[in-house]
Amino acid sequence: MTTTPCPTKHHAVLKAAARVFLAHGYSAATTDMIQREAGVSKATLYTCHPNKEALFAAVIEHECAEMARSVQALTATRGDIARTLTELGHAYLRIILSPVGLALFRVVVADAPRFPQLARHFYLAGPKAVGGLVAAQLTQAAQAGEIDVQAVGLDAAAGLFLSLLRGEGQLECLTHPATPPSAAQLDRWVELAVATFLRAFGSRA
Amino acid sequence: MTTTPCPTKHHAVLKAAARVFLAHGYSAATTDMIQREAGVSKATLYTCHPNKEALFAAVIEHECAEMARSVQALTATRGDIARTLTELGHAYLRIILSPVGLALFRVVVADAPRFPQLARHFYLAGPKAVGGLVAAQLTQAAQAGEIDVQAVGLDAAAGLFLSLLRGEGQLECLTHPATPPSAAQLDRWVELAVATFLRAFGSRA
DNA sequence: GTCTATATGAAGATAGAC
DNA sequence: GTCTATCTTCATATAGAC
Repeated sequence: MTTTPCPTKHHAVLKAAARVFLAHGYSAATTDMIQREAGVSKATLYTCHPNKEALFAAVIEHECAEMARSVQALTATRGDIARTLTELGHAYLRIILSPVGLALFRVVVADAPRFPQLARHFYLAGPKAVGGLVAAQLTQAAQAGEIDVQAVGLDAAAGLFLSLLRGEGQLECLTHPATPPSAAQLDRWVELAVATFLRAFGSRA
Repeated sequence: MTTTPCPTKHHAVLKAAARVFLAHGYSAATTDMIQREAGVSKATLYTCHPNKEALFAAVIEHECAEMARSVQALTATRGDIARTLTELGHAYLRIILSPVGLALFRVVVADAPRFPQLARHFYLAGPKAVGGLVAAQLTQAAQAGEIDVQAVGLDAAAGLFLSLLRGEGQLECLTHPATPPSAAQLDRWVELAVATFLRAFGSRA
């Protein structure tokens, strides 16, 4: 080896690139912005990443990994299914309606035609992974007799719950930037989703 | 007046601009592409629209108006609520999961931070308008005793139905471009949404 | 109003010194 | 490995002839 790269600058580049790409998307973001925001020169930027596309891919992969970490950390306290879904729902909504969560969705979806593999990665790291967690919880609840999802199946039921959860909130946040939802609004969305899901699939008492 | 603009070229510009902007988004689209695709010169393009931003706004407004027209045309045959929701759902999914519907969503959401008023316009012309239609149908169904949505209210119930309807399908289509859903898949999404909604809010028989 | 030709600036990427 | 300076390409927008 000749000389070793500077880890602190390398890190600064990725952090700056994340901010710029998430804020502006792939095309509107410029390497100049990233370079300036990272406090490094253009040459340094191109030392670690061959070009703008590769840097973008690195950023999105990293953000997806972060999201996957957050999702894996979603730990549901054992209790009745209503409480479990409420906790899971609240935590998941906090993730996807956060500034970073919304920006990531925006950018991934916007550039999906150009970077389809990144979009699929996002899908797997986020929605799909959460679906698995929810399905696992529903399995236990079904065994405990709390719910009955035989009519649609476990995976479909998990997907329906997540659709109820995301639905309004994500759409409104995406189309009304600069108007973050209140905590009360968040609570209401979760409550509506849980209540509706249990009305549909909860066992009659 | 001096000379009148050529309506056919003006129209060609808007059509070309729509194709280019919907395919690439605001930033990645170039006026060169639009000019070439419309078969006119740059000067002609700038005669009708002061700049790229204005042209983009005109395109999105027009597409929103088109979508609003499609939505207003959604006419539900009178029948039981299950059939009504199925028809409405199928028609609405066909709109938002069509190539143009998906592209419009992509672009509007992607550029919402830069064009917030266009995003709000989209929200009103699409999801909000459909919500109104659904709420109207639910009102009649509630009066007929077919459903009971007192627990959440009419508007919330309409929103929940649309969330169930969009949920999986829109997310999958957005993150898996070039993989359009089959007709069977579409039917299944509608069926799942209607069945789940009625399990939650249908009157017990 | 429409075209060809062009001004002007900025973007992505590299050369060469240290 | 990092920086400054620069090359090349291409984008938005306009000038001037018809």
